[in-house]
Amino acid sequence: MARRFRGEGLQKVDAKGRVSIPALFRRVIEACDPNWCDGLPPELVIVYGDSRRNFLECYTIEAIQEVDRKIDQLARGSLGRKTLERLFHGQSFPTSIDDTGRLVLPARLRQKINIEKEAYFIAAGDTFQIWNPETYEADQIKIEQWLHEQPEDFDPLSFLDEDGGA
Amino acid sequence: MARRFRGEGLQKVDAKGRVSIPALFRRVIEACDPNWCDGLPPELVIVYGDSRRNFLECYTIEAIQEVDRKIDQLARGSLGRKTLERLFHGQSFPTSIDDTGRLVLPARLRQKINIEKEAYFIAAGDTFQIWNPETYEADQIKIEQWLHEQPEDFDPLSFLDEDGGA
DNA sequence: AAAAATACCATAAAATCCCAAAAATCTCTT
DNA sequence: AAGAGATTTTTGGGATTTTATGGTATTTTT
Repeated sequence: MARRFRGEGLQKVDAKGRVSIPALFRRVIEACDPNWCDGLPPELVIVYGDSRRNFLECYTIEAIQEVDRKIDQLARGSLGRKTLERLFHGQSFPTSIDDTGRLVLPARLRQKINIEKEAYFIAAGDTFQIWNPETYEADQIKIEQWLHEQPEDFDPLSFLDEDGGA
Repeated sequence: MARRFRGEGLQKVDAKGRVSIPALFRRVIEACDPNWCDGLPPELVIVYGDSRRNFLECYTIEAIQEVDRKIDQLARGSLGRKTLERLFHGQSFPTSIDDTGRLVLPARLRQKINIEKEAYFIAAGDTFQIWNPETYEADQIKIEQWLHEQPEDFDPLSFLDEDGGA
């Protein structure tokens, strides 16, 4: 099974757009970069998507290669392929982590998700996301409210028992 | 069937957040870590959940992989998947047991469940939980009160006859 | 030249490692 | 069944390393 990100954390963003990547995330990024070896900067790809997406999604090299392979299998010119190419090839930004464990988020990306002094990192399977902390909190509250509206004995784990989940 | 935790115990927590894992639990953690072999630190994942959850739930590697596999089967972008990713990937902390059998609980996690000098460990199937001792006791009293309110001849074993339980 | 991106250096706090001593448990013999 | 010795477990403290963050200087781009 592919290595997974786990955890979350609030990190400072300085005037130049530098953010420390949580150390645990860094370990995964390194392990999932086939070209990485000690001393080299580990690489990753930030997918920022269209105007509606309000967080950055960060892919390891292995994860993005898997996406690329799947896109390759779609018929050239098909709507699906075109859409995915826009998203993953166009609206994305390949970068790397510097020797102090930081990522530099260009002004354009910071503006897109509206972050200034702080960024919220959260794992999501084989990717991790970067949010404006307030935006994230609002999103999380929505989820928790929804959970609250479920029957008294509802357990999120019950999702796991759903059949195949289309 | 997956190996199961059994037992309970009160453990000291030192100023650095170190806690000895009850030895019996350690055996299970080791046996359920596919990568573990003598000398290596056995790994596990602590799921601490959202703001309302007041205990830590500790998964063996095998147990968490089973959860991950099920999450993989849910449709990308579905609410169920998003909720579970937040819980199991975001609100969790991968860690390992040091060579003296201790776990280090970072300050953030200790604050979350409000423990200082002591932690209460209790088995729960293929996971175990870590509680603030008073919180646990209060929870236990609630369960016992409920049992008390049941008819004279009520036997908890009768739960076992319920159908599948979604 | 101005702005942006990159490289280099520095430091406090936090996490990790290493060694060691109590305390508890087990084993084996008497 | 008791006790001596060995082993495992629990606990404590100090030294070391890593992490997160800040600043300054240098290079590159526009």
